[in-house]
Amino acid sequence: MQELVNKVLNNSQLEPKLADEIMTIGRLKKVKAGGVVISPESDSNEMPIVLEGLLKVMRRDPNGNEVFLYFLEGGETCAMSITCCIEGKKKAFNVIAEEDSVLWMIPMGHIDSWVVKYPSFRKFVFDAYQTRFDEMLNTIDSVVFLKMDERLYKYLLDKKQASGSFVINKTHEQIANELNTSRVVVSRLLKQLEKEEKIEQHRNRIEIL
Amino acid sequence: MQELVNKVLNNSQLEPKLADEIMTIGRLKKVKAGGVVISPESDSNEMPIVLEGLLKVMRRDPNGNEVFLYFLEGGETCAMSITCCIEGKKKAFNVIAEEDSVLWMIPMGHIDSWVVKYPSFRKFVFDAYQTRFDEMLNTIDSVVFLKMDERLYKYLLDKKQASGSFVINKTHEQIANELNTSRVVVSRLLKQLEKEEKIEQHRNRIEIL
DNA sequence: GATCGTGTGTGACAAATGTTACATCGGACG
DNA sequence: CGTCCGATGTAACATTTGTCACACACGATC
Repeated sequence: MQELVNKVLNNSQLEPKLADEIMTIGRLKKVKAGGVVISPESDSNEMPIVLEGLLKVMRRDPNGNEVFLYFLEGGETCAMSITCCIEGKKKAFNVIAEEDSVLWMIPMGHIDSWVVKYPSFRKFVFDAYQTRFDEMLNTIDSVVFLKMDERLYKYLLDKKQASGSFVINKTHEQIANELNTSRVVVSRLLKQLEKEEKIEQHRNRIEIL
Repeated sequence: MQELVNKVLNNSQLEPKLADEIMTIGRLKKVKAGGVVISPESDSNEMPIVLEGLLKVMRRDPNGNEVFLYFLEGGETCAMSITCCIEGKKKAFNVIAEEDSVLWMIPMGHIDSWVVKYPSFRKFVFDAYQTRFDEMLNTIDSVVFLKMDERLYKYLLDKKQASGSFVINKTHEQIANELNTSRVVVSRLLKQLEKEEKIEQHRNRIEIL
């Protein structure tokens, strides 16, 4: 376990001293696929770093509609958690475990002092922001510039990329929720993608070709 | 002019010493309405703070389509510039003067050391990130959850809010570009809004009621 | 193997949005 | 005043997306 943390921290190029601190101060958290890591209701004051697995960040509107925003992969952290915690604001998003995942939770209290002390941590934080902005812009691109069929296909490819697997275990209904459309539409478009031989469909499972 | 800078910096609650530094190191820049402040091509290494006026941030896709993301008002800065400059990455957005504006341009070289030295600057930067994330989420909400008529009306209200004026001097074509739709659609929906007595239309000008 | 719940396929239709074409209007300018 | 150009209005139609209804398929369980 310690090795896992170390490995991730090393990959992030954090100074050994900082890695030590993070190691000492943080705590391990395991989440099963589908489990909630962060929700608007929870006011945890911890910043999660993904050690293993995959998280997904979703936006939910007041009427209960949802959209998928982006994934958080190994070594990444949730930039929005940082700002929210610092500002003490309510989170405006949900973070859900897309796969069984292992997280390292760091109490926010130390962020400020680490930013001051460790150049590598500043870089880590700014990198996180940069990446998240990119992902958000990417999401906006999909939603604004693409038609639903392209958006769906892009979603499948992203998921493949993030999970490292050609197989996607989701129902049409679940996918429809993440794209904020209806199940029927997803079925229709998936059928189309199948005809174009871009995917293969099975029950509860889609294979990217 | 110095007073203007000072006023804005004070409103941002920056320490006097930092305000001094910013004052000394920055430079004034004036942009006329419609002028480009940041574009993917420009690789300026400066972070703009809005002293007066209004900037708008637009996303452009490879095909030349655009969408409006959010406004930058007095006292605000472009968080994405910060990360981009730090990472030396190409900007993925355009910043355009929505009105004649006055900016204070700060070379990025100092950011890192200020983050270390000044708590108030850390707060300033994190605030900027927080606000931008909120704006982005807001944009995503509009685009994903709203129909075009609602989105258009929200756009008009946002613009009114940001400019502080009930009058919007834009053509239907310009609005269509910012919402990434067609002129005809905008005309249609604006007519509708007029019937609902939410707006009044004139040539090149819309009044919010 | 019969039953049941959930997931998927599909037709028919409705609503929203995009497109094309053309008419009209208003202001600028000669 | 007449001309011209860009801005707006509008009809007709195409495409995309959403909705409803229902059939069918698959796997689990008894």
